[in-house]
Amino acid sequence: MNKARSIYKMLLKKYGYQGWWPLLELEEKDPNSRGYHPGDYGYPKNDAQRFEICCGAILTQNTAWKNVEAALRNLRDAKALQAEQLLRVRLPQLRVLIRPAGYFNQKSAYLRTFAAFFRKLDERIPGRDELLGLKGIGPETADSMLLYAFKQPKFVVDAYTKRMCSQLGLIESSKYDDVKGFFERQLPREVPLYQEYHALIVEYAKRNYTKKITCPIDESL
DNA sequence: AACCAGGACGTGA
DNA sequence: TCACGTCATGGT
Repeated sequence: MNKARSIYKMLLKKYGYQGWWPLLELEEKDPNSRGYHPGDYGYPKNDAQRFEICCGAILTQNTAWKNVEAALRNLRDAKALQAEQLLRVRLPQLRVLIRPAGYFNQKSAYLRTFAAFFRKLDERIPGRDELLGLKGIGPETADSMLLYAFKQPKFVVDAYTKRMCSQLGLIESSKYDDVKGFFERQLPREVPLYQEYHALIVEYAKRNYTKKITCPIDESL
């Protein structure tokens, strides 16, 4: 078994299924779930949920998820959490709605750009390069959208992933595409696997790398 | 009360 | 290509 698989196995045993990506609707149905849906890969179930995930992907750039949730709730309560509707909101108002997520000047513009793109999609699955062409969507955001909203087997690499790889000495390069390739070459192209793996890395990193502290290598990995 | 969080962009070397 | 400054709120 290769390293990518064995690490996944250990992380899964340690933390269990994560059930990403969180959705507002699920959090309210069961606050205890915090929006996650472990074991159920049937999400998103509709266009609105797809759009919500994409907005979350943009809003969470370098931002704590809790702040993103507040912004998403504001959007939904203002009936602006669907592409068509979001485009009707005036820019100053949009800034106010997403304020808790920070960077509201940039992100408000990013959301508009993306909403226009999303509306035009009309059920079609966007290509990675198309997404990267939009202002405000870099490699991680594009892969997050593709993996969690459009269910395409794209491995998501974030700062935590690079940090873990570097700490465990898995790969020399920390360039996005190199790290992404490292995992994609070793794993079967399965969406649930990619989804869980990224979420597990985040969970692992939150427990080991926070507060300026890098814990010693977890030997169980 | 600094420091950080599920990054991306613009700029200058 | 690549390092670096910038963007902003809320929690610790």
